[in-house]
Amino acid sequence: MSGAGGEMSAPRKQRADARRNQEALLEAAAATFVAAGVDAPVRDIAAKAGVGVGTIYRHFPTRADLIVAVYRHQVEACAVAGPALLAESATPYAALASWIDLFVDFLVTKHGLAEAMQSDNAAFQTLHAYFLDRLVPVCAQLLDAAATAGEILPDMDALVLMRGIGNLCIGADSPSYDARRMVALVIAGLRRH
Amino acid sequence: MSGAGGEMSAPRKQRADARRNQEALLEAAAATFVAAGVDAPVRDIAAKAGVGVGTIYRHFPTRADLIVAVYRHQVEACAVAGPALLAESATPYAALASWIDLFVDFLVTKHGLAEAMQSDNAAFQTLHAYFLDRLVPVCAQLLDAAATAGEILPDMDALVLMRGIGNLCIGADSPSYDARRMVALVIAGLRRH
DNA sequence: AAAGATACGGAACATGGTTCCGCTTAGCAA
DNA sequence: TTGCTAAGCGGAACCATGTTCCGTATCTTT
Repeated sequence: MSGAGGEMSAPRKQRADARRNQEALLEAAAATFVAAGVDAPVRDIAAKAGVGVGTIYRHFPTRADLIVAVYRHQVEACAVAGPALLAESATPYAALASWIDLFVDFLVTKHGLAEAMQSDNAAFQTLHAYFLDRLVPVCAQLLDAAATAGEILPDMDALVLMRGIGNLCIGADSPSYDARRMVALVIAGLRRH
Repeated sequence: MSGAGGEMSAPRKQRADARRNQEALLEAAAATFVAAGVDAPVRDIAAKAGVGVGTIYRHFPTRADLIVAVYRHQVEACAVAGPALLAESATPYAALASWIDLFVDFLVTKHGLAEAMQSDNAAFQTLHAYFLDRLVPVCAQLLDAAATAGEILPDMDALVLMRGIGNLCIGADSPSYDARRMVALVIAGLRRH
């Protein structure tokens, strides 16, 4: 959207205080998400950033926008790890398994994120649009490679797989549950048999 | 707890209007759950039943109590189907697969129930206590039989499996997701390989 | 019919998301 | 430096929903 380098032709730049607030908000949100999960009260985040609630909504109209902004780097890292793993792994199936591990690691360490990912609430549209649009193609590439190599069944849809994995990560911090174990079953189930 | 046949010695029976209201609430809740999911507003259910909100809380202190009451019959049916399937199926693994299908059918047809099942909210304690206490042993029996027969890996925890399956059923009504497909992967992954 | 226990209704309170508008202030220009 | 203007801000106000509480109505028993 607002491509880099648009500084010289813009009619007016974003005000300095606005930029400061946006960064303070990102920092506060990151801290609050860690402490209280991604659905921490908006007021708490605003308070921690030292701004009013209106300022949050101005910069991040929906909660999903804020979540995306906070985790964009990590999602990006996960996305680029896909091709890398494919290149360096012994087999495509191994790459797929490693990559899913990465994704699961990401999800289970963000309290409430997996829950938010599956919500069909309109406010989380952005979350779907970004996370899935960015990661599903990567997953699809890995699936395709593994299928071509004959290691897995050929008709697995990447979006379904990603959503399922995301679902399995819900409640991963509960002591009586083991998301990784379930994900391992899924990965095993993919294998051609 | 309050065993049947306590009619003759009880100091005082439940008032007739109370019983009527309780039944009206169950009916209204069932209808509302179908129409608007298991987290429909309390006021809506009360209105449909023609009672005040206080009456809901008196009869069903938490939402989970109401959900359990509405679906008790179906959960019971699922529970008793376990041993039956084990007896009539070709192999324990086939019985396990069929039983999980039954469970998935139950979950995906109850909008929002899978979501509620995994909530760690204190109000859903009753839901965990009843659903899981009732179904996990059945699942454990099936798992044990299949493990003994050497059809599956022996160290799968029934609670983890049930929670995982429940998680996979979240968002099952979305057109871009396929809970059954994911569950099938899990079942396939259980198989000894 | 009277008395007492039981149950009811819904107002009132708590929480959290969202909107809106009067005020502040940064940035620009004279 | 001093205004001027629009971008940006704060937080009160509003809405939706869960939850509690108590004055009142109703049932059951005597």
